[in-house]
Order: sequence, then structure tokens, then C-alpha cells
Amino acid sequence: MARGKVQMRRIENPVHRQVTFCKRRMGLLKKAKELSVLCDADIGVIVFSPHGKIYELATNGNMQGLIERYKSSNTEAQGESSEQNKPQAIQQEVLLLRQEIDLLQKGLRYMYGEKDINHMNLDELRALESNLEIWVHNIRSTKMQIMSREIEMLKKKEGMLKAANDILQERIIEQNGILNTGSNAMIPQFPFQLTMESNYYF
Amino acid sequence: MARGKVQMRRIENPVHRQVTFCKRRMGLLKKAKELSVLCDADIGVIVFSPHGKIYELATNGNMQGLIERYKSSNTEAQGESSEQNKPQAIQQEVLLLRQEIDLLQKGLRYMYGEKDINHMNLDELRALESNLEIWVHNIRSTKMQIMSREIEMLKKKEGMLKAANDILQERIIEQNGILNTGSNAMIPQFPFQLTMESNYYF
DNA sequence: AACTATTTATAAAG
DNA sequence: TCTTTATAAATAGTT
Repeated sequence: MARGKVQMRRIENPVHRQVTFCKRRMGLLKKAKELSVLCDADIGVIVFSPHGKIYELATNGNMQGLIERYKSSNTEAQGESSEQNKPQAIQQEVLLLRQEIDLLQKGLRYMYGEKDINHMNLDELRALESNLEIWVHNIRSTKMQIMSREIEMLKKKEGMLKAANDILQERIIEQNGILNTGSNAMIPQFPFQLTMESNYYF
Repeated sequence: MARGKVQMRRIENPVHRQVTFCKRRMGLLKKAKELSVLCDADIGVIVFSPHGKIYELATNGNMQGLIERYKSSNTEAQGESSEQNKPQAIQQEVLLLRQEIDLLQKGLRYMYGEKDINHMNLDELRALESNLEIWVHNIRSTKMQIMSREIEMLKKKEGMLKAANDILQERIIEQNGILNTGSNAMIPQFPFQLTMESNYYF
């Protein structure tokens, strides 16, 4: 917010990151206090630094109490969950997911800095890359679907407008026939071009 | 922070209070997210409105896990009874893992299908796509670095082998000179080609 | 840590 | 509630 816009991704320079962490952590806690005071709300904030150090704020002065309140409200609201009816399948899934977790965690650790090259080997990088490419591909095809819908809709509109134009044209011809049977020079050049290209979605 | 400084006390007008609560709550959660991303921190925020409604944010996607971590760090910090909670620690790890799986499942559900188009809008998809492309790009450049190292090493090896070959060749010439001064037809064709192209890394 | 040039958040108004 | 606008506040980069 000053001397230049900042990109919303992990700050690579560790010194800058630490400084920003300190500044913004203070800012966050201040904002929380203000919201609490101005609007009479109870607020809890817990911040774990990358190194595991904890910074916290509980506006009622008691984090435990706030957590208890949170938990009880949550269990009330939740009612019943649908996860207990798969005793065996879950174990297998856990096994598979554990591998995936490992891969993605390493990837994330890499993504947000920590450019230690020995951190992942080539095979892991290859696997991660191909996963991400699948992901990108899926996203693209979803975008395409959304765009296709839009296009479909626009084409329908176009068809309707063209039909309307035809009708209007006929009426004009009829009127001209009545008023001026010897000439059609005044008939406007319908239909106009109604389809257009757009790069909006890309 | 605008159109006039605001006093740091409860806003009496209930309408103003409600509006401010809404705005500042969003601001607070945004700031928390930003701090988390920029500085690689895990952050949890719980807000109770005056009427008891809960608003929350857990940057790792899971408030329960964050609370567990908070509690365990807290008890660790108190330090004294360090050995009686080993069975507890294992249970906690299981809990955390399960939560991690939950989070990843959500992401993977999207990644591997479930093309519910209403799930994400175009802007979100665009943002996700560009993030992933950055990620893929970073992975590729790391792969390139690894490959460069590998190539460097191979070139060194090649150099060393060539030198060794030269020495061996000289010796052979010397020996041939001793045994058969009139001919060098039996000298093998050293050095062999030791450099090679490879697509193995791509 | 202190200083500013800027960006961001938001109070008030529409 | 959403948008707009003027202004206060936060903070990125610098010293």
C-alpha cells in the first residue's frame, strides 16, 4: 500500500517478508480491536508465524473461552455429518491421499519460496508438473463451457433479432408498396450484422 | 477512515454500527488473508457479532486444526509435563492429517472433475489458471536448473576423460615407437565421442 | 526504527 | 444493499 503495489504472493526476500509480517501483524490486530470496540463484537485472532511462533488476540481477554464458544456454536449448527458410514473405504483413501498430500505440500513449499533445489527431485517435479497441467487443462475446459453457454445464448438472441428484422422489413415493403409503388430505393439495408467477435473471456 | 475521523468507541447508531460491522469485518478478513499469503503464516480469525452470529476465517482452510495447533503449542510452551502426552500427540497428528485430507479433497474434487460450473466464476478461474501457470513455470525453471547442473557435471567428466585419453594415446604412441618404429596403423581411434544429447529431462 | 509516497480501507452520501 | 467519493489509515520501499 505504498511506494508500489504489492503482488499477492509470498514475499521471496526473507528480510522483507519478516518486516512485512511484523508490520501487517500489528495492523491486523489493531483492526480486530477496532472492529471489536466500534461494533461491540467479540473477536479472536491467532497468527502462527512461519517459524511456529504464536501471536494472538482475544478481545474478551480469554482465547479459551472464545474457542469454547466457537466450538459449541459450531456443533449446534452442524447437526450431523455424513462421513461415518464408510469405515473401510476411508482407510484406503487416506493412504492414497497421503501420497498426494506429500506431493502437494512439497509443491506448495516450493511455490511459496524456499528455492532449495534439493528439496524435490526430478521425478517429484515431473509428477507435480503433470498434475498442474491437468488442473490447468480442466480449468480451461470449464472456461470453455462457460463461454459456449454465452455464445449459445448470443446466437439465440441473434436469431430472434434477425426474425424481428425480417418482419419489420416486410412491413416497410408493404408500406412502400402502398405509398410509392414505383420504387423501393428508400428501404433500409436490413438486417444489420448482429454477430460479433469478442476476446472478453480469454 | 474517511469523511471524518472516527472515535474509538462503540458506535451508538445501530444502523451505522451494522454497516460498519459489515465493512470492517470484510476488511479484517481480507487483511488476514493477505498477511497469510504474503508472509507464509497460518491465521485464524473468529468474529462473534453482537447477536452471536459467527464469522470465521482459517487460512489453512480448517479452524479445528488451527485451534488444535494453538492449544498444543500453548501446552508445550507451559513445558512441565512433557512425556505423558505422547499418546495424545499421536492422536493429534491423526486429527491434523485428517483435516489436511479434507482440505485437499475439496481442491482435488475440483481438479479431478466434478465440473460444477457454478462452483467457480470466470474471474476465479482466470486467477487460478494464472497462479497455476506461474507454478508450472517455476517448476520448469527448477527442472532446468537441475538439468544444467547435470550437464555441467557431464561436461567436466567429458573433459577429464578426454585428458585421460590423450595421455593414454601418448603412451600408446610411445610404446609403438619402441616396438614398431615404422608404423602407427594399430593405434585405436581415440578419443571416442563422449557428449550426447538427451531428452530424458523433458 | 523513522520517514513518506502511495495504495488501501472506509465513513458518509446517493 | 451496492456504488461513489473524499478522506483517513496502512504500509512498501527507502534511509
